[in-house]
Amino acid sequence: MGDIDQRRHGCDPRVARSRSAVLEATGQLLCEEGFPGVTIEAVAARSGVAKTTIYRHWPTRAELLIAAFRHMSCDTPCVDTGDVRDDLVAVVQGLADELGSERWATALPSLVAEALRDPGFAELHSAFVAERRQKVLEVISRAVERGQLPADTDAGLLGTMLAGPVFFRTLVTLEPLDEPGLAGRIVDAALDGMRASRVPG
Amino acid sequence: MGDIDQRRHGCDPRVARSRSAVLEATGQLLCEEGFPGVTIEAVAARSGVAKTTIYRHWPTRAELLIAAFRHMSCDTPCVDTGDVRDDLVAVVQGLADELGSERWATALPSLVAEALRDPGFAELHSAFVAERRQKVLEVISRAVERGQLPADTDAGLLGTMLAGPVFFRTLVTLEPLDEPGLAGRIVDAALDGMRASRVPG
DNA sequence: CGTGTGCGCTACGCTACCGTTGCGTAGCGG
DNA sequence: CCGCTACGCAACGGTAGCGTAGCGCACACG
Repeated sequence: MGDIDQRRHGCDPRVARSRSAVLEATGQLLCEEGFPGVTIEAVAARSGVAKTTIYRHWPTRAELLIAAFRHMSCDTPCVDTGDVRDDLVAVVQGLADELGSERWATALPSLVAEALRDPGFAELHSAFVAERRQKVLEVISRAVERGQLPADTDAGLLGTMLAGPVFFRTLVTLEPLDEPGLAGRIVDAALDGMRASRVPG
Repeated sequence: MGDIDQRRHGCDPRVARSRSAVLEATGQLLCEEGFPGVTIEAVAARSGVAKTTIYRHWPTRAELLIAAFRHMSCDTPCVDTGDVRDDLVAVVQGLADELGSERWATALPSLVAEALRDPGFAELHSAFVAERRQKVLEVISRAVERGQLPADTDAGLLGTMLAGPVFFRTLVTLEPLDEPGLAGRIVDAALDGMRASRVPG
């Protein structure tokens, strides 16, 4: 970091070109070969950017990978239709679309595995999770305020019941996520579970 | 495989000793260092077994790793209390205990990541998932037969709603799984979602 | 007690990747 | 147009791990 980025960030077109080419190549390699396939030399070969140049921008392989992950993230705005179910379906569907994309479906498992050992990746991972989790919690809290959900709704549990199945399919069963109506069924099942009256204790 | 195993499997105590020492060391390294940390040389160093001996038993790193994974699996029998909820709680709790163990919690993400690229690991992974999934499906189908669940219950979806949150916590949020009552709450939420009457279409 | 066989050890050549250096060049910005 | 800066290139020594080979030893087995 430092010198180059701070002084000329987005200024010199040569810098911009190198940066984007490298990050793009890194993302590709990450998907195709997985984490161990992302060597500096492989990135250099694919991107057409010299190895030395890569080192000038990212002193560490980890920093490069983290930058690449950030580069492939894109924010989707939060919807507010007024109806809980519609909102949740939209959020869950958005999550499914994102995780179902080849990009994340192949890269996320590597990120998870790495986050268990490297603090830098752990931070990145938790940020990734938190961003997406927050959308769900926002919708839920709105619904509680409107009285569409019980006041004592366990937002954390509901969030888990919604996001869990989506990640489950991505990371565990490796089933496709583009199945029509999937998001709706997950939301229905989770919502009914929350609404049903249960005897406490 | 082949020669040694088929002829003297479990026979010569020297073989048995080497095999178990190597598999144990491999499992340890897998947890501590992750996938890339499992090099033949590292396994040799930790196990005290010579590198050449390791190659004699497992010609490939992949074969060694697969054997190590199989070695750390242990079957838990399926319960049948007569009550859906109790059965499901037991199964979910068992899953949570297993995945929450340091062993699997640290090794599973690596397995998932590897399964995306290597057919051998993909097979191992799907076998792992299928074994655990089958227990859930078994309980569900029993409950349907008894009329404790609707006949048109979507067993696959219910299974996903049950297992999803557990894996979600292990692989994504990295929250602890030993929270008391967690399994019960997940089962309740999922079951109520299945029992609630919904307007189809 | 012998024989066979599994094991340990040392050493080997080989490959891939690391991270750095020096230098010449090209292109951006003033 | 000129100076600065980012880039490309080639080469470097160093490291880690690979997979193999040969040999002597010790232990299991009959």
